[in-house]
Amino acid sequence: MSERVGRLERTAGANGTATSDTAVDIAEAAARRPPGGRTRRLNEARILEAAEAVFAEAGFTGASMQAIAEKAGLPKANLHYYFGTKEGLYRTLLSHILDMWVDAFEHIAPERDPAEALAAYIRDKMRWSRTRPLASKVFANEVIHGAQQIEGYLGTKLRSRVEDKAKVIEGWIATGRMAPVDPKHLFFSLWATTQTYADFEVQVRRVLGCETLGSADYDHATDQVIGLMLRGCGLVSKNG
Amino acid sequence: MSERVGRLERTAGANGTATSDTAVDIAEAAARRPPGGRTRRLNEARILEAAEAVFAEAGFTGASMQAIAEKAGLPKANLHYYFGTKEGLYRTLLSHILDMWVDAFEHIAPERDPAEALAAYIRDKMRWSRTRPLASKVFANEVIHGAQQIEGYLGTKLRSRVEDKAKVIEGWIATGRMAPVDPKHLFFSLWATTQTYADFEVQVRRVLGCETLGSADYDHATDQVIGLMLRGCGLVSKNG
DNA sequence: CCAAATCTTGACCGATCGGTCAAAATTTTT
DNA sequence: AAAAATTTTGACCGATCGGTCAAGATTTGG
Repeated sequence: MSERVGRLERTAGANGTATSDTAVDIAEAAARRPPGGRTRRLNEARILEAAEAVFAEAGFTGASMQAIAEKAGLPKANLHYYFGTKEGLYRTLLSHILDMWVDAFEHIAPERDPAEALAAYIRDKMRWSRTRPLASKVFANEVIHGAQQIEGYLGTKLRSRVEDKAKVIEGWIATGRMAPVDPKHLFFSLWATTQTYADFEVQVRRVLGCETLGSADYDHATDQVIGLMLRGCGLVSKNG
Repeated sequence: MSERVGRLERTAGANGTATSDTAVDIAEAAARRPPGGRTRRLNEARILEAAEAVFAEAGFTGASMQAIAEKAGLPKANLHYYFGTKEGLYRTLLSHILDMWVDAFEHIAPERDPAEALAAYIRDKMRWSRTRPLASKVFANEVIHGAQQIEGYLGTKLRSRVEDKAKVIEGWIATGRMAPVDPKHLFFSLWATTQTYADFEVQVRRVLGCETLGSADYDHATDQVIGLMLRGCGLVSKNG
């Protein structure tokens, strides 16, 4: 389900010497990489987890390698050994996040019932907002500030994926199975309404007046979004 | 229409000495402020405009006073003279942005037709996304990273405002004029779908494959959002 | 026209930033 | 066990950060 997505990753040279090229060449990088030692894999995972938290809280420039190192329980120089530069670490993290981002798309398949497919898609995205809010925030922060690191991915991989799924929805519309909406703008609205529960969680909590969003809150929110969107697509005729 | 909203503003002392208190006391501040000289008002406006652009592009920590100063065409020390600290400047900017944020809410009034009121509200928010994308990004960035500067505002002023408008919508539902949706979650979806065209503009452009979003694009997007949301609320029965 | 208030400015400060490096420690391979 | 590759680490570097300050320029008010 998850083919590696962007070609964003940079690989650090074996001795802390970062390969610093602006363009996103790869292929050779995979070859250059030392055979994935067990230690390496373990530490890279620890660092990436810490980086996700710090980048989510503070943004790219606000995050410091020192803070990430402390959260990962390693000396700062160690991060540079594995990821070369702060930007290299950030790009690797983004690459992992983008992988997850597109997976939910698979629900949109021509043979499925539109209402079921869209509901499943929304449920998946809402689950993602609940379980991986930090990843969602890192992604949102990146896009808000210009998406310089993932602009290529947005215009190629994501775009063609959206194009495919838009065709599916146009098929549903052509056979009269749902209201005539612009599929791409439908996706924009679906992304926005589901991710807002992760990215703007503080606002949601403050407006609702609760200290934390429990599973009951998330279930209710999911129901609301599904109801609103399915009705908006002319699916589910009950009520109003 | 616009009463001053958050009580966020800090005022710099007349000689660059910032009044640094963590709590959001005010009242006295207004008195302490020197009589609004014409020079002061002019320069403060220039600085705030530059600050909006830089904070939007780089976030709070990523923005440097030096960069703001250059964009405003003033020496850095000048910014500190007017706003005391970077945080003071940021809070003042946020206060101005919040003022605009709630204004559109006035469309939600009990005597209006639900469909017209919601459409007008969406149109307003979309126009805001188009004309003030930088302000929207500053706000989004603030909330994503914890809303530390405006958490109080979210839990008090905004919350009670939402509470009021939610009552209006509940009234419309009770009289059978629209589908039974949870008003607060409807607002979350309305905010998300409209603001995404400002905050995530790069993503929208890349997915649509166009270099800029012209007025035609925005009009189309507005129509789509209105259609989706009104149908989602059980208003407008045409189609599907 | 003069004194008081306001505004401007370059130089400067300590702290922290991302990144480097070489030497030691450790693990893996032979 | 010896050799090679990999990993760890503290000390260090130049750059930039937010913020300060005092002295001079300018505007304002009586």
